[in-house]
Amino acid sequence: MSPVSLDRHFYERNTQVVAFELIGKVLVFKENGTKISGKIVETEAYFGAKDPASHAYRGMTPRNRVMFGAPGVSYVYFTYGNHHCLNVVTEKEGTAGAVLIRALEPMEGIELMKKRRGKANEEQLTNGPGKLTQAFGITREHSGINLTSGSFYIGETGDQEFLSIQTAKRIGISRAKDELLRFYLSTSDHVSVR
DNA sequence: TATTGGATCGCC
DNA sequence: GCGATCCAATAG
Repeated sequence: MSPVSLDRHFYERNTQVVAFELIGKVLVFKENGTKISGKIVETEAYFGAKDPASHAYRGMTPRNRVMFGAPGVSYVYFTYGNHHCLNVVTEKEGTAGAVLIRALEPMEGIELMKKRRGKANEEQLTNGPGKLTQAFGITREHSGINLTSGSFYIGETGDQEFLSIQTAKRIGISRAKDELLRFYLSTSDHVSVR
């Protein structure tokens, strides 16, 4: 059974709250009749004008435009000449904010993920922001898509499980390093860095 | 137009 | 620990 997608109101809140609550939700991506999905186990919050580590810190540019737009929309960017990173836009329209999806636990489409990643070990398929976009086949073409409906969305698992969520410093940034805006499922073997 | 550094990854 | 690799943003 497919999970029910989270609605706009879920994302139209404080970015930090959304980042925390996205832990345990399911990312679903259907393309060409193939369904790929995974449970979100690690996120980071990025604000706008008040966050020096955010792409939106210095205002709107062609790249970060969607961060200022409607909540619940994807923001995908390309970095380090090799990697794509997937975010979901937060806050009310006009206010910049996004949650970076950093790691997943693969659920469906594992064989395709292994093929794309060139890895046999399931734990290494989606345990990093660049790895999960490679495994899912997500690129800049998938930026600006509404994730509250359609074939690319985030939903509830339906499971009533207790989640032990840890808070930590964000990874791979040079400014605002000490902000505790990273969240991860402490019981997961699929988190990017321990 | 040129330069710089990056919300990463994988190999050394 | 470090190089790959390309693009966006900023400076000149």
